[in-house]
Amino acid sequence: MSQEKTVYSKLRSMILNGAFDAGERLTELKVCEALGVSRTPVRAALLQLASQNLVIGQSNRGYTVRGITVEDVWGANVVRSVLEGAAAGMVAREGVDGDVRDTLEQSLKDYGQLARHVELSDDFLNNHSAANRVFHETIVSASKNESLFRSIETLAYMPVQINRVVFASDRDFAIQTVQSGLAEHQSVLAAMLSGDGMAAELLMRTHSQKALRGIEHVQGVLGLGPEYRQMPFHKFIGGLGISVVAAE
Amino acid sequence: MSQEKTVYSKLRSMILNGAFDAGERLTELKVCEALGVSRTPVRAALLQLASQNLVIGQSNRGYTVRGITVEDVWGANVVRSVLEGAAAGMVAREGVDGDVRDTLEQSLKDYGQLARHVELSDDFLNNHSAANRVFHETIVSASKNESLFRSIETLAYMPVQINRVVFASDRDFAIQTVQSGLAEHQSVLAAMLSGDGMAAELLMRTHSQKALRGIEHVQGVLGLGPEYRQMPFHKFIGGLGISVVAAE
DNA sequence: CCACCCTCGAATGTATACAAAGTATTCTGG
DNA sequence: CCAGAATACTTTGTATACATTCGAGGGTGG
Repeated sequence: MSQEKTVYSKLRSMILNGAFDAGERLTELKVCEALGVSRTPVRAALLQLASQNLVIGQSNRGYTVRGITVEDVWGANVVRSVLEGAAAGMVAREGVDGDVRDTLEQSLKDYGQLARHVELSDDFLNNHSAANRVFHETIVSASKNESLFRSIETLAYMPVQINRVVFASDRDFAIQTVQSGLAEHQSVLAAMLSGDGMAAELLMRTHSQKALRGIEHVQGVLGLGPEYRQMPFHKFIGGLGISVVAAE
Repeated sequence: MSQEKTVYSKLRSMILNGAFDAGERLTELKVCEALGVSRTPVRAALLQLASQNLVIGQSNRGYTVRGITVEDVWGANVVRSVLEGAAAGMVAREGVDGDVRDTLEQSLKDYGQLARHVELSDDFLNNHSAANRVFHETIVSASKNESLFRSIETLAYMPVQINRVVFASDRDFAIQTVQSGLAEHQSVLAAMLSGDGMAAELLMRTHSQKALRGIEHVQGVLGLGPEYRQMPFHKFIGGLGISVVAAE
């Protein structure tokens, strides 16, 4: 599960970046040759990718690659926002533990520091990403619902973290997103602390959906028509000169 | 992926029914001996089970079985209700297609027929289960969100369909559940047809959460104290003399 | 007596050979 | 020339042998 992860990881990256056509038959041998390993680790990788819906497996007939469109990424983000909203609502209703509150407030401080001078350096993007992740993951964990946690984690197998990509395309958009993000985090936390589950859920959901704005923004930058949602995601992102690097 | 599914299926069933202790180390060889097959299909099965969170895998250190508690099943149902609610809301906002509407109305008719005379026969339970499934799955499919669909599907790897089990324990409970279920399906559909996304979401979520009532009902029947949520689920269900048989 | 290191063992990771299943091609009969 | 069946080939499913890695246990030196 570790060294094989390299195989898995490479294959995954290849698929996400369009090394194979959508719907293309993916024989084990083809992958073996492409990666220079035997069938055993390839089979394991394909099984995992199938559980993430990146390839589609049929009994005794191997796998085909499932092309990821912009709409797929959009849809995954919608689901994520629904789940994160639910998590916030649950935490609000059950009450916020002291240490959870501390962690969230600390992440707000970090986030606030960053919001003061937005850069597009790798350092900044990493720090921003980290502070943002702490906030979101802390809330999900605090819901103490393993299925909820896992569902969101599984979604991350899709390329859901697109802000980082989008930021690179437009500094003003980055500044605006970071600053409004801070305000939204604050209002989510306030709602959770006041025990208002409904408000916390809606605020968190709305905030989470901001990722969709990033997609629309890229559409605008690239001047794409309304049919862009059917585009392969890697081509969409490729328009910015960036390749797809998803979590895990 | 087909014949190996037998291995997967057997192992899965064994785990859900408590053939192994929670936290027990599950070496490949042990499973090989138990099922009489070689390590290759066992590895595949374990990989899939790990993606379903039924076993926990660590790099180079094999797997341990993750005991499923009542709380786990509870939590999975909470997530399912959130997702199904979101699906209903999305469908309501985007408008209900004609064929979707037809399918839903037909399922309501079928459901209505069943609600008139509730039995506990296998036939009845199968029919009820089917009509119910059509309603829920049609809505989720109609949302046209692959991630949403897959997320719910993945949750089904947990034993989420508990009504069938619960019905067997109490005829009055079954009657009441079926009849209120019909009314709830009707109001969900009405909200969707009127385009009221918020109402549809809340009604569907509330309806979906009725599964949780089933769990509480079993608790009552068995006379368990509040600590029952930490019980292994198979023991909980075993109190009714029934073994765990989950979807797929 | 304790701490550190070394060695041994058990279990996973990988490669390959063989079996089974499915698909495509070809050959034969009408 | 076409239809159907048999055969050959491609590809997945399974079994097993070998390599690697991690952990446990014992032994040695301080």
